[in-house]
Amino acid sequence: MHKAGTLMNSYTAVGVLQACAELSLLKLGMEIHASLLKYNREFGIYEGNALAVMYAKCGRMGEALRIFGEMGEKDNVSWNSVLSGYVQNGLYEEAIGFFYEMLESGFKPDQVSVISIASALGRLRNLLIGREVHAYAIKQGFDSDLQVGNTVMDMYTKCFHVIYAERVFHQMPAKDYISWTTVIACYAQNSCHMKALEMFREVQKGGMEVDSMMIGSVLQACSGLECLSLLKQIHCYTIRHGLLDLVLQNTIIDVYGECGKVDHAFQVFERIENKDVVSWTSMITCCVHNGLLNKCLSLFTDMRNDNVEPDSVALVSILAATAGLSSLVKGKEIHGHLIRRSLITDGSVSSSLVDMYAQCGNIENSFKIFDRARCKDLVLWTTMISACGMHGRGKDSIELFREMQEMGLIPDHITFLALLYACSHSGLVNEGKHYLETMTSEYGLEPWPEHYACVVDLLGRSGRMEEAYKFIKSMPIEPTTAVWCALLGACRVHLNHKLGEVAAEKLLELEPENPGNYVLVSNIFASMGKWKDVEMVRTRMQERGLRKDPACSWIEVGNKVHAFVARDTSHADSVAIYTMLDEIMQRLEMDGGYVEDTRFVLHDVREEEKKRLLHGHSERLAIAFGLIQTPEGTAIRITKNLRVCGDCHEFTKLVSKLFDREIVVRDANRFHHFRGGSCSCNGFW
DNA sequence: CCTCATATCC
Repeated sequence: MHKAGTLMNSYTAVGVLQACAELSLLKLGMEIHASLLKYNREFGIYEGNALAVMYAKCGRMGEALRIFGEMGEKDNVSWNSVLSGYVQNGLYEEAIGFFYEMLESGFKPDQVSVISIASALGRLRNLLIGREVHAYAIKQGFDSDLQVGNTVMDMYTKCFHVIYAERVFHQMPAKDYISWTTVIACYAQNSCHMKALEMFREVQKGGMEVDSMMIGSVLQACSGLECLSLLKQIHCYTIRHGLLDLVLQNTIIDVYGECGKVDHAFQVFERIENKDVVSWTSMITCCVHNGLLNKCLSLFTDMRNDNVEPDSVALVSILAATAGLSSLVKGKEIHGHLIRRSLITDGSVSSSLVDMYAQCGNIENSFKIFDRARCKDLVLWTTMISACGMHGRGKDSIELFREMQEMGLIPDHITFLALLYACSHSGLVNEGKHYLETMTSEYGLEPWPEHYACVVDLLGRSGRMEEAYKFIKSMPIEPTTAVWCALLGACRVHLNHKLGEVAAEKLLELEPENPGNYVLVSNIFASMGKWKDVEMVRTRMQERGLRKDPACSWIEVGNKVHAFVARDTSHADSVAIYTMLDEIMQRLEMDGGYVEDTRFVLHDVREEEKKRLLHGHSERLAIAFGLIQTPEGTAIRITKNLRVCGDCHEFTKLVSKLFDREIVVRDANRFHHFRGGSCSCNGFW
């Protein structure tokens, strides 16, 4: 129409711009912009607002700001358009800055402004400013507004503050189905599952409107209660009442995933005809949580073949999978995607990149991403602290924690977990004890069982076995399996038989269905030479029909992952690998620095046979393969599913010196950087 | 112009 030269009236232009905003039609929107400039030269407040909204919704915040800046006259809609634009584009910090700008410029934020900023604060989990905004809303009398109430309640929910959210709910003069949905979600997401179900019963009793999102929250509560039958019941209820729309199907995939029912999730997923990004993301996340990491990568390929563009949430899920697989090649590929689509704007993407690089053994890149991140939120700091911990850089973790405090961020439980973990893996005993104390005294955080397990690990790893045992006895909670595992692991390293037996007994008593426990216990008896006890544990395990995961190591060369089990001969280059291993052994013997430590052999066999078994450990095969296949001087990165054995640890040190190679090994617990004959773990492995 | 679903640190 405008191409034909017809003069567009402003009413039409605004209407078309609104449609462009809704449908993300940037090109058409820009044409309208151009023709407005051409025919109207000066446009009024309505056109300006519509243009700003169009640009914001098409992801062009810079352009939206320019329009806003050039507008002579501004009303509340103009300010709010920019504010909500920031929020929709995930630029939450900028939204906060803009909100303060509104206040300073003398413009009084209205209900809509409060709604936008509260939603940003919820996503940032910023309780501090959140309360400030809430107080402002009350002062202005906005708190009686239904939508303000709903949004503020949601903000408190996302900040994990049930009590405030609850209070807002009860004080609201009127409630709609979104209020009820939000309060149910609040209970479901903050471990008050029974309360969530009670609220839903009230909704049903009152004959109120039920939509698919409310059911979604109810389902989350069921999954929190691990009540599969109730979950299935509600699943059927939604089908009967015709509530099963795409959003709910996506939620159901998610909930089944949380309950470990991957098959159920797949059934729902496959029945969806028009799968959207969320469907694919939910299915990928389900696989990540249930350890089906390779399946994640194939789903990602299928998704792209299905012409669904992955958004940042989908890519973050995939990054978690590549991190778990230690696949630096795949991880970098996803990083490339994010760069090309300029999606590295929010903190969560940076966090998962930092985590991915750390878990793939490349902590230097983690630091690069971290340093470049514009706004660093708590999760990003925590991720970096944890990354340093994994790589035995405890001092760096502590330094980061200090910087984070200086920035005014409030650490949460997970931050302290990362910090304690870092201390334990670097032998920083006093520091670790100090932080356990601090988390309660300064931050009022009640330690979780995981924190206590970390401290037991900290004391045990440093050889303070009696102190560790005393600590367990003095804990205000019943020791969990993680606590006994930590003690048992330390007993194995420091060869403490007495406590080892205590821990072993407790462990099998508390969790008789976990095969990993039997392996741990059997290993400790083996290291003591108590072969009868080893036999007894194996029998008990077999009686329960449990099987252990075989030890396995893998290395990524080019675009392929090469996996090895102990004494593996299935690899195509097997002959070359064993020739390489023989050569290494000969050279080590000539040096005279290596003596096999057969205490790490877990079978009752002759001494010579023990040595033979050590030589066939899976990580040695992977290292030999790495030496053959990768260019001289480059780092070799190995991943293995179990903890690295003491003898292989020595062996790898010597190989790193002999071949002048950096060898990075990720075991079940942490990273080891071998260089020039020593390891970054300094013996705290 | 605005609120309720999917993801990141255990």
